Amino acid sequence: MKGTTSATAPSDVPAPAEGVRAWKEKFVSIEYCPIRTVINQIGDKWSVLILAVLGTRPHRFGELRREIDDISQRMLTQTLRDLQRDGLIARRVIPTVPPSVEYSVTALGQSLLEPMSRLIGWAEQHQAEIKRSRQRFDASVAPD
Amino acid sequence: MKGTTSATAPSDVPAPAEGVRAWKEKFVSIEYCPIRTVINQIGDKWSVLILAVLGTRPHRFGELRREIDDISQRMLTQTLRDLQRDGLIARRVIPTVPPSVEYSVTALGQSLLEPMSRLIGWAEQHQAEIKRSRQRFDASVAPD
DNA sequence: CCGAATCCAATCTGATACTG
DNA sequence: CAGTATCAGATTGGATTCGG
Repeated sequence: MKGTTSATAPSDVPAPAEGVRAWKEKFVSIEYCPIRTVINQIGDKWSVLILAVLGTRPHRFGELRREIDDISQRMLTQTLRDLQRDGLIARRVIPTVPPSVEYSVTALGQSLLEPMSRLIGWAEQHQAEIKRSRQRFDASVAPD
Repeated sequence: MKGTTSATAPSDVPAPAEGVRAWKEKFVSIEYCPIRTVINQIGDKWSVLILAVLGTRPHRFGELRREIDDISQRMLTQTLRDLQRDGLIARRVIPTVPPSVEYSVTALGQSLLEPMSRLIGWAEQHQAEIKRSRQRFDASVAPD
């Protein structure tokens, strides 16, 4: 294992060019890749959105479903389960009749929201530029 | 000592709970979702890794292939193309014989590396906790 | 109300073989 | 060397139906 478990402060956020050099090796090492594991989970279709919504306040299952409304019940259940498995959200069954279930972000999930919000901020800030780039690219490839 | 490593926190970090409330609406609006677009692109299997490697220095096609080495030629070509389409990396053909092609991150790509490195930093910092959570969960679900 | 199970379509990925 | 084409397998996501 690497020394990361002892939380030797990765100092801070380094100049990207340096930081990258650092994690490249961890990425490429094939034995096990913690980063890919995490990116995979939150890189799916719904995880980020659900975390975002739960970040505002706890929600019940049905609330989430209505709020997102273009998610299928299957994917909502499954994504919630995966997030719970990773310890990012907590599931609390309230013994009413019929039973209700409340989901909320854990401390771990909260800590993820910060870097995630930065990434999303970036996406918002640069979406226009990306869109333009895509149009330019597509036009130059299929100029028809 | 765990979550508090935001040593260099550049002040503009929104309290997650507020930031989230902000982007939730953009997420859920179905007409167009810039954020999902971006997350989808970098959420695939190779984009982040390639950006990371190119972040250290420009690479030629074959170099990338050797460096990553468990990527198929097909996926390398395709992912590079998608990243170029988004304007995150630049492709430069060097007219030698045989021709060589150099890829490098653009300014836009550089700007993405910063939030990305934060996310990856988070993943590294919390991988152990996540792993433990998964084991606990799996044990409780399939206790044999 | 919450969620598991089944079936099915769409997408993603890799192996292999081929081109300039 | 860099890239394309095609095919097969794996994964993902959605619709529907059933159960507690």
